[in-house]
Amino acid sequence: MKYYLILTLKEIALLGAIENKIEISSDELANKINSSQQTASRYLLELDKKNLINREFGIKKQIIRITTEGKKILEHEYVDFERIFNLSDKIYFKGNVISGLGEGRYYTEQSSYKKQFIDKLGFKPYPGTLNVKIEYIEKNKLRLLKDNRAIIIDEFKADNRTFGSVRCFYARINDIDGAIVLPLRSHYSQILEFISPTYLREKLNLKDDDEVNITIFLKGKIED
Amino acid sequence: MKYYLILTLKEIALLGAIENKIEISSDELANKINSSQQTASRYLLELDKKNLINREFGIKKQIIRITTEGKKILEHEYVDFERIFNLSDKIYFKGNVISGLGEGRYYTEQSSYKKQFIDKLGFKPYPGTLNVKIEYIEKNKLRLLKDNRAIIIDEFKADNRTFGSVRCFYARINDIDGAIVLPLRSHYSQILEFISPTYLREKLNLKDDDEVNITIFLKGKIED
DNA sequence: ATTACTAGTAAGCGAGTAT
DNA sequence: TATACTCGCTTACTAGTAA
Repeated sequence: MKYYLILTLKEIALLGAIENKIEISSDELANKINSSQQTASRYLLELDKKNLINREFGIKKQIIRITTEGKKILEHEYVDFERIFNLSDKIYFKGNVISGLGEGRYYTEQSSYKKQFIDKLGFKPYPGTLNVKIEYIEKNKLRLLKDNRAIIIDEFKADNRTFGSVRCFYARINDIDGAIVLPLRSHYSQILEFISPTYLREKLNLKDDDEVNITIFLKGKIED
Repeated sequence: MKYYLILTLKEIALLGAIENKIEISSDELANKINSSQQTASRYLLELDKKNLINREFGIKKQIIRITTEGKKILEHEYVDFERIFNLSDKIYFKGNVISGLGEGRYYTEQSSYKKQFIDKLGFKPYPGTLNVKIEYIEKNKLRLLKDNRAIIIDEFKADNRTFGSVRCFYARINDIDGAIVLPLRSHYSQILEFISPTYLREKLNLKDDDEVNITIFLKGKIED
């Protein structure tokens, strides 16, 4: 999607063309977007061709309305900005499923961990963790998980060893709710470990390397 | 402001660069914005030059943080989208002050109008109206004023004639609160008439042709 | 009036590469 | 590893103008 088309669509939307048809000439639009009449005309042609706007021609000017498809593009932009400014309480990651070494199962089956998961997260995790390697570039967001609103799972001793404290956040992977599990003093790797009441690989039909979207909820319960 | 710079800034912000410094290479950014490494590099240079981001160079990659100025630009975009999607209850107009023919004073001084303004709008209008000619292109928004949430001032008879019903909306001109007055069956002209408790030309230091911003509140009281 | 084509010019792009 | 320069190519611009 070309940036100048988004900009133009936005300007048209600002004039009310999502709810209503608006009457506008290419020259008027040109003023709004700081271009020539010819460029505005070309943009309108492009938007029309891409089915982002509908056009009717009166005797003068044109009657324009943004299509559902056009609205979607603007909504997508809007959501981005919401994430930037409003969402200190949600973080989005994109990543790919990878296989762990099976230790996930060993840990989640430790009865003391299990008990705490039930008490503090409110669900009994399916044995094992789903490991997701987040896109390298997204690792910048990991620092947001230093957030102190984490749910703390306390350390304990069993089997003659110590199982370390773990920090959790409610999270959603694709459509399924669960939690992210972070070892207390992991130096943030690129791997996120996800637990959930159900067997995710089956439920979400996941194979290694499949792309998944993760939403982490920094505070409180999962909402909709 | 070139729109591709805004979109690039947005991508950087999505990675958390408003609150924190983030580490990113031009190549990584290139992936995010779907361009070549060279283009991403160029964009970063431009953003830096325009003081929208700060950059530090590590041994590898660069440490980036969005400046206050950069944040402002993103906020401005965000507000635009809010207007598009959230604001069925506010409409913004830009226009220029023009002189009326003095009839505004005659009408606002009619005791029955005056009484209703006090009762229904909650203030006693300064005699006269401030007339604002809205930008031609913005006239598309006028249909939003057909909205049925208007405050209706009833018609009445006096001086051997009938004074027609009038529709009002709470509104703000620059920083001053008041209301917009619309004759019931005006075929929307490009002129908005504004009333307020104070003498606006003085308070806002307005001369003919000065540009003003008008916010019309479609429902309820003026908020902040 | 207004739209949009043509054509010449300017801006933007990315492969190659120096640093 | 990186960043960012040069340069040839492509895309996008606007003035002029036909419809």
